[in-house]
Amino acid sequence: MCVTSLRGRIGPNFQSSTSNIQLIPYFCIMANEDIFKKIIAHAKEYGFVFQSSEIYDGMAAVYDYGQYGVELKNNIKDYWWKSMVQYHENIVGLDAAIFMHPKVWKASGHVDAFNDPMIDNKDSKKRYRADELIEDHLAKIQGKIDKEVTKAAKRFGEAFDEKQFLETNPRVLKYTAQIEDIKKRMVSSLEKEDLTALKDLIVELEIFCPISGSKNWTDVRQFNLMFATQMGSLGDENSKVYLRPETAQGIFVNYLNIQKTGRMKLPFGIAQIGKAFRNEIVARQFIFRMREFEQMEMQFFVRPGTEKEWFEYWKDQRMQWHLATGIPEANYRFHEHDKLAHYANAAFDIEFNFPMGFKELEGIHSRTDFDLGAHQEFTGKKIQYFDPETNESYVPYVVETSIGLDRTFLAVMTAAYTEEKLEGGSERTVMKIPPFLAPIKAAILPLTKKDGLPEKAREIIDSLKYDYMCFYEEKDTIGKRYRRQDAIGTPYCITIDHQTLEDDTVTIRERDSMKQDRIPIEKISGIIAEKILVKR
RNA sequence: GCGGAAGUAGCUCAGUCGGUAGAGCAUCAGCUUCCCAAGCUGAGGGUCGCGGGUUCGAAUCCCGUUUUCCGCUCCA
Repeated sequence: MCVTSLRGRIGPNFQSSTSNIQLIPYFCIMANEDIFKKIIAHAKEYGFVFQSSEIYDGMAAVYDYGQYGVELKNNIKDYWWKSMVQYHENIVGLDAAIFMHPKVWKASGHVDAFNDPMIDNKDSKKRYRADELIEDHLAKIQGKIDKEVTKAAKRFGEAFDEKQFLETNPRVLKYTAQIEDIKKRMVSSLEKEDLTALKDLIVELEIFCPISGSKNWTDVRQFNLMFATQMGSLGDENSKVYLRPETAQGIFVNYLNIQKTGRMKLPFGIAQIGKAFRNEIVARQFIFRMREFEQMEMQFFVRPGTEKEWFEYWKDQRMQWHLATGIPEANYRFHEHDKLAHYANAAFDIEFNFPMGFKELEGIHSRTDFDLGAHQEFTGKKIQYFDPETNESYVPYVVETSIGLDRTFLAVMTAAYTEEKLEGGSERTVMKIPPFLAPIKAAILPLTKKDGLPEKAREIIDSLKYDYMCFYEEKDTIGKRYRRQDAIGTPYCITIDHQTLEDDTVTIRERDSMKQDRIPIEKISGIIAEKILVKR
């Protein structure tokens, strides 16, 4: 029946009512770019994500989570933590500090791998990437070749043979040789990380700053993508510490502590949720790439030779974790790395279909013994496991699962965002967030703010709030309040009306179907509990 | 990082030739209605992103800067 006929149906035998409002999703006609903009606007408007320090013009690529954002984020963390730590007796947690000994980053390879060669012009104070300056110079020489071609083409008219011209014209040949030579020298300098040679090349080519026009250059230096700060008050080079660019190293340096104090036997895992920091040159696309972000990582230590099996196991497990949210499978896919990082012997990403296309959400990497081996080497301490089954000592191999919390948040928001046209021409925006992740589980709404309904509603919320995040509101019409709850993804709205005072029943409205049922107050808690169960 | 575009109320936007800042929605208070956003009355809210310059006078013109968006580039 229609909701408008409800009033006439109030009575002792009233069981349930079904809204026959039709839901017609029409977001399919929107361009992806528009959807992304709408999600960002929605996230701000409804208190999920704000730009950092917005009243001071904001900080690029830094974001704050608002009142509903923090709830959703905490729920995602909780889901991950339970799946990894609570449900696995051979996985334990860790919360390592963000500051770590500087040598950690030498051992991990980050000090080297995270660097770009930079050079400053002393007059314009402008900083450039050394290799890009050289590339620009190459483009200029190429421009000269193009000019010669255009000139010759004009001169010879239809008889002009470009290929032959390029191969025979002495001036062009000279330029081509120059390009080849510069390229070769640049690539070899970059490979050897010979910064002096790069500088020499820039000086020799008489490259000038496009802004000041001068050739007054500093030496080429490595510009680190790790954030650095000082520990202690002296501030000299020795007191420099980095904000961790990944959480994994906190696990590796604690491997021995946990293995010994927890009396852990291989295979076992250490899980951690925490912030990491990267000074990205370009950080854009909302919370997809931020300078300060949160990772959920689990390093699984295994006997060498078994890592491929475990790699496959975790690949499968992690995909199951994503699918258990109820987000459709079509949104996910595996992507195999064709170019492996310095530490890995196998690497897959789980990609999600974000508004800007399929992008990395989680990485599953077989890191071999690279990290533990490196720390063993740099510290001179033995990081080995005595395997009672084989009577051997060895450095364990590592299979890593590393997921971006903020990206998961964005994935959930993306999958949830829905615009619907309702019967009668009105529209609603509803966040179909998986109920167990929803910021608010139930909104408690007295139909009017008089006649003792608010008092009754308070009684109900008091009986629920210790178990579920609830929301109370008595302002505005009931329809308006339903829409506001839709917009933040609340799975249930509990409405208290005059009949409630008589027989202790309420209407419970479900978010996605908009269907309403009349139920006794004591059943509310059970219904919510059932709804937010994760079915794995 | 480079190039382009934009920034006016919480949101979407108007603002003419340089002459004291506007609308709709939202918010708040009161009334009314009471199960799917739309009633009435009233109120609050803006250093026009920020800084400088030109001008008697700048939201408007110029320069710088910052943020966002688009493209390129980068992404262990």
